[in-house]
Amino acid sequence: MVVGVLVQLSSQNVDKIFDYYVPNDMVPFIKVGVRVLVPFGKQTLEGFVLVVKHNSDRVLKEIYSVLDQEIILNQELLLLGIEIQKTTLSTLISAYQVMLPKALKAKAGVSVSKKYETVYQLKNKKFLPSTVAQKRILELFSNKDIVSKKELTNISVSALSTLLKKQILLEIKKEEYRMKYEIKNDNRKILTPLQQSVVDCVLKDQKHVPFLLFGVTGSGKTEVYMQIIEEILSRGKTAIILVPEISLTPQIIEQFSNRFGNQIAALHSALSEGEKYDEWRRICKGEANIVIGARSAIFAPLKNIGIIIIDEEHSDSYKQGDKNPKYHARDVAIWRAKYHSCPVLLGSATPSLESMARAEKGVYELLVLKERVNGKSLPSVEIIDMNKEAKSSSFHITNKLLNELSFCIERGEQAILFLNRRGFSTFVTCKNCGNTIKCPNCDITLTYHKSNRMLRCHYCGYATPLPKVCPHCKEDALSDLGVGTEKIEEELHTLLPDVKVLRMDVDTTSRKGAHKKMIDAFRNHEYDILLGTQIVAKGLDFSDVTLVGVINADTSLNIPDFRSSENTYSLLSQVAGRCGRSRKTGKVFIQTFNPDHYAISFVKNHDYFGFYKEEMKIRKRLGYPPFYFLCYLKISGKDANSIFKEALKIKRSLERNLYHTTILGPTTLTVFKVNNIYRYGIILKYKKENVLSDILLKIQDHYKNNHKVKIDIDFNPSHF
DNA sequence: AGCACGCCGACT
DNA sequence: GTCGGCGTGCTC
Repeated sequence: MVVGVLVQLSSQNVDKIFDYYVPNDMVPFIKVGVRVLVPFGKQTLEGFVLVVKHNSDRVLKEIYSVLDQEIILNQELLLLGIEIQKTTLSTLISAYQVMLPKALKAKAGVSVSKKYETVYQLKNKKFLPSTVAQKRILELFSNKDIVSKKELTNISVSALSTLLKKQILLEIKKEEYRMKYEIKNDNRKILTPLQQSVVDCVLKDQKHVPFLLFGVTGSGKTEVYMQIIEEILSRGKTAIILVPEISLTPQIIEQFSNRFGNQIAALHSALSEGEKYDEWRRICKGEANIVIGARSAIFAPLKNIGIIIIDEEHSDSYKQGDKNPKYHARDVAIWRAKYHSCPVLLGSATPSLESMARAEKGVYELLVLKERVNGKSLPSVEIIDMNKEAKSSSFHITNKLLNELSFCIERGEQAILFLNRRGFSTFVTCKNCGNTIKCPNCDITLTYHKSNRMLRCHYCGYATPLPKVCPHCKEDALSDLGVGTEKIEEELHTLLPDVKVLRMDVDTTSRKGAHKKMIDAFRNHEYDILLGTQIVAKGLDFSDVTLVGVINADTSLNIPDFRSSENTYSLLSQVAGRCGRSRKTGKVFIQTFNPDHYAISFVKNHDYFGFYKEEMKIRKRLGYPPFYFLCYLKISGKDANSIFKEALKIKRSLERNLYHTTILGPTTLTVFKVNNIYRYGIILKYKKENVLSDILLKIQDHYKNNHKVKIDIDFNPSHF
């Protein structure tokens, strides 16, 4: 017997099938889709069996062993991988790897069946490291108290044991527990006639055209999803529901768990790799019928899928942009739905322009929920012009907003304050010479972490203590600028001393369970104001919140990206939707320096279609999606000069071969240098260009052995 | 990704 | 004359 194997090496040079003999004793265990261990040159590698045949025209090596008893990649996923390779121009192996829990990836697989995960806890925070090696270890604890063994890479083992001996660190063997989802009384709601008609529409689907559900905040989309899934399950089928990572909170998992119990499997970033593997196994074995998860959950190995739901479909988190394959979960959903002949439901209060344009063209079927389930109207929105207000005060919270906050709290109600930090960070500037401190490896301003007085690079992870004096002019004039939640919290304490503020951001919620505790505490009125970033914008539902304040609407507007208006409109609408969700009506105040900008003014009247029309005009004029497709080509390497020359060469070759495409660039990326790698970008705009993939493949192929020039291709990039 | 092969510069 | 730089190409 001969097998065709795809080895687990993500390199274009080896992204093809290699043949091996199967020793007779292993033949009974060979199936297409299992993993095998094979000799490969001088190395031993894991690979997937993609082909089984009976002979070969050349002399072959033998496989060493069969790694799985059951198929890891079924027929559907094998086909899907080929589709992803074709549409994203990534390697086939990367397409398969993205479908599986990391525990099954080569190398990580050694300790998969393990029962314990080793973690280290920082016991003595005051300890000063006496060696460089110790310092490097302790730096990993700079923003958390617990670090898992897996995160401790490239560190000195002896330094670690010293720290353990001195009891600076504590080693904990954490038992991995099986996820338990208990059915509880979950106050299943009776649907409004409108909600019911949406459910009926989806369940009666025959055409298998994706549905776009445009439902305003508070229109009860989650209940609609759950009742659709109930019916799908009763038909003996399974369901996938995708939620952006940021709104995949314990709350939503609890809602599903309460109703469906152990039928659900949840895949999200708070799980350890072992736990994710556990959930994945349950899905494989058919123990879970509903998968709820972030982007990659779209690859869940469910059989007999009856519905795929993507909530908050406009979210850019569904597009993988940082590594290959650069796939969009929506495209994968549509492909899988076709394979299973089942409907896709895309839901949002602010659909992406692409999706709404498709709905207008009839490519999607539009369903609308324009009323809130409580019968209340959407909250009134007032825009506060910071050009007038900011001059009269040095605080970030205007008098107007401050007064409303105190009225709200006097009435015994609660408020949410939203700080827009998209693309924004707290950095340190010298008041004397204006110098900002940048990362020595990357071209980016270091972010200041007040809690441990460290400067940290968000691109490469470089960290350094805050220097006493400015490294440039040696003056003692460094100060932190930019607004963080901590600063606003301080301000609130000054302005409203008796008010209890709950600050919620990545720093405060990173610990497991912290998020849920905070939500519960706020719900129980232990706090008056919930202050936070992105994390408070999505999905939260508090009945006593009647006021929402947006401190700075403009930061997301100032990002140099053609989607910045869309993102701002969507973000503000989502935040605004957090209030007035039960009996009481709500008020929203948006502080902005751009009160007349359409991305802000259309929020005032909750006028999605008004915004949509305006933005479509601009997209059309500038030649952006949904009128044109974009493809982003990144050329990077260590030598800025030669990279630029190669980028120019690529541009010329594109110009020679593409006749229906606008080619822009090459230009330096907004962050030109990362980890000492220089990066140039070429933007392609086109409506229809049949040869594009072929041409790009040729370029990719031309550079595949060139270690100095790296080519990166991103179709439909979510941002530049 | 490794690793070997191979063709040009500074050295016991 | 040789050791070793890293560019090129191969791995069933």
